[in-house]
Formats: sequence, C-alpha cells, structure tokens
Amino acid sequence: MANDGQHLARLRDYYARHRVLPSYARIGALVGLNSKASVADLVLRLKAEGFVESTPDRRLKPGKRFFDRPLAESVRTGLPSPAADSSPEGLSIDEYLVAHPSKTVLITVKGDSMIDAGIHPGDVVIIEKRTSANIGDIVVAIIDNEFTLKRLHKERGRIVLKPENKAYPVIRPKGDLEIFGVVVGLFRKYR
Amino acid sequence: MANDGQHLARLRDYYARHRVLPSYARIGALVGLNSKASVADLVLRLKAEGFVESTPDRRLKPGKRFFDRPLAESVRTGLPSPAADSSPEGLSIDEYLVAHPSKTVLITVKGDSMIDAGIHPGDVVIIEKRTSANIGDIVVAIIDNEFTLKRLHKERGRIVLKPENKAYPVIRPKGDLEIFGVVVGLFRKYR
DNA sequence: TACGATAGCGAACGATCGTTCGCCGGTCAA
DNA sequence: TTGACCGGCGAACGATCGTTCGCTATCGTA
Repeated sequence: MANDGQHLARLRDYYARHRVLPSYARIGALVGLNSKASVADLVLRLKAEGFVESTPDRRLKPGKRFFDRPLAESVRTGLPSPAADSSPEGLSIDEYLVAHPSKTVLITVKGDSMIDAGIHPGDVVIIEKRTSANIGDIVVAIIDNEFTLKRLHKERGRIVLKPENKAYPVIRPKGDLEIFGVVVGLFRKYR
Repeated sequence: MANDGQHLARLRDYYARHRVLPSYARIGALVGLNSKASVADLVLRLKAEGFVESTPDRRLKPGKRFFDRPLAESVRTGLPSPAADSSPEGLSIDEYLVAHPSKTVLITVKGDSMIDAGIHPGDVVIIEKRTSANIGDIVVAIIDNEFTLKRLHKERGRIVLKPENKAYPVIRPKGDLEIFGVVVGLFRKYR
C-alpha cells in the first residue's frame, strides 16, 4: 500500500529504540492498523521487498534492506550531503563491526609499527580470534609471549610478519607462528 | 551459574546472526537447557546483570551491557592461553564513540587528503555537528557546497584548512568558513 | 552424616502468538 | 452503472509463548 513507507519508518524507529521487532499486535498499534490480519498483509509486502524476514520461530527479524538509508535527507535546503551515502544508518556501530561476538576481542594498539596502514597508537582494533589467517590479513600474533600486530606475508614460501612502517624490520619466525586472531575492524576516538 | 558466560556468548552470536533474540524454548535448545523453566532462571540472572531486558510484550531485548566487548590488555604476556576471559572489563563501542547521539552523524570518507592522519578512503568518521571548532581539530567544512574533511589551523591570524597529505594544497577560505561539524571518532571495517 | 542452597527438570497454566477466513467499503476500468 | 480488485476489519483457530509449581540431584558447610 502507499503507506507502507511510513509504516516501515515506524518499524525502524521501534527497532532503533529496542533493537527488537515487536509482535503483530503491537505493530498494529504502532502503525495504526486495528487488525492483526492487516498487519499480516503489511508484513507480507515488506517481506516481498526484503525489508523483514521470519525466524524459524515465526518471529520477525530485520531483512537485508531493513538498514538501507531512507534517502530522504538528500533534499536538504540546498545543503548538499554528497559525502554521505551508504553509511550504515540505523545499524549501531557495534553491530556493523562485530559479526561473531563470542570470538571478538578488542585490543588497544601500542606502538606505531602499523602506522602506514592507518593504525595508530591508541587506536582500538577489533580482533576475531582464530588460529589461521590468509596472506594479506592483518593479524595479532604471539611472539615471545607478547601480542604483535603485523600484516601476514609470504616470502620464499615462508610466512613472515611485515610491519607497515619502514623503521621496523620484517619478522621471520623461526618455528611455528602462533596466530591469536585477525583484525576485522578498527576504531579511534579523538578528544 | 558458572556457564552463564558461555550461554550469554551463544545469545550474542545468535543476535549477531539474526538481529533478534529467540524465544525461551529456542534459547534452551541453543545453550543446552531442556526446560524452559531453567531458561527463565538464566534470563533472570542475565537481567539482574543488565545483559538483557524485557519489552512490555514480555519479549527479550538486549540490555545495556549486551554489547559490551571484552577489552584485552596488550601487556598480558604471561599466559599464552587466552581462553579464560573472566575479566568483567567490557567496552561498549557505541557508547564509547558516540557521546551525543542526536548531534552525531556518520560520514564515509572519500579521497585520501587526510591519509597522513590515518584517515583512509572508505573509513567512516563520526561527526559531532557544531558550527565552531578549535585549532587543531579535524573538521568537516562546507566548501563550494561540498563536504571537506581537513584539519583546522591558523596561519597569520587567519583560519585555514590543512589536508594531511603533501599532495594536496592548503585551503585558504576567502570569506567565512562554514563548519559542519567536528570529527570525534573514526571506524573502519576490513573484509 | 545431615543440612540448606542451588541448578535444572517436567508438567501444567492462561495469555498471546501468527495465521486464516469471510466480509465490508472503497477505487477504477470497462 | 457495473463489477472485479484490493486494503483493511473482526472473529476464530491451534500453536507457542513466558510463567509457575513441585520435584530431584548435587554440592559445600556444619
């Protein structure tokens, strides 16, 4: 229906507040439908467009397009917003960055050995714990009982750890290389 | 109970996958409890610690501490086995980065004019909207109807915008400088 | 050994869930 | 003017919801 857009907006607001989608009855109260059957129709339409989905328990969950930007803001009184599109609006930063919470750890960066990769001291890197990684990944390895942040490279068939700062040497592990996890994200706070 | 930590981890993973918390019955199947009554006890304990809450419809929703992430000390050299993380020290990424949600905007960075400040194209900067800033702040200014990310400097008594990349020129605004907001944080996702 | 505390189980409860159906009142093309 | 179509309504359905209760098994302390 024509109002589906507004209804979807209400749903997004509710989700932003509670991080959960409500029952059909509450959706009805929320958007102004008096019958759960009407809500069911609405949900069916939203499902068809990919805004919501169902869990196996017949609960609603956000669909792929649920977090799409509404694009309404682009008409801002001559004020352009050309730099901002496809930013993860509606999704919290945490949810955007952390895919597997139980394997995720935050580590504060010490030192500037990766500064050419844009990783500065004081930054916090988001680590997904795992014991293997691909060439080119930035990893946290355990060298001499200490955490080390470096990029994984291959050199004459051997794995090496390359800092991204010319002032630091390449690390060529003698024995096995113990990988603690892989860097999947980063954040930084200015004060 | 002692396993509550693992159970919470399962819940967080489920939420990361589905963006929704499941019913008591499914939680039981998820964490290995055969009775919904046991799940109710578990939920009660998690509620007491602020990890989950209830909506008025008696559904579960994430609580304040649900999005806390363990923060590892990079100096933890002694133990090579990081399995046991019992540290109650957690950090919520959103709360850490966003102090004033209503004044905060996210902008995806285009171009490499600030790359020496560790701000790369594709990064997302966290902007606090305000019309004034201090010397030394990284700001989003409006130049020729476009957003520009630069650092604020003073040059012979006049305000200028300095890129942090030798390949770009300093911008010396002719008239007034219109400031959109100040960069208070940044995040980046690797894939 | 005896005890209270605790975690989990299994069964049962009324309430609410999402779904389905038939009906109503508009809109629009024929 | 008619009639098919469509969004919404209201009632009813079985299924599942979260809650509650009493019970068992295990544990540490006395």
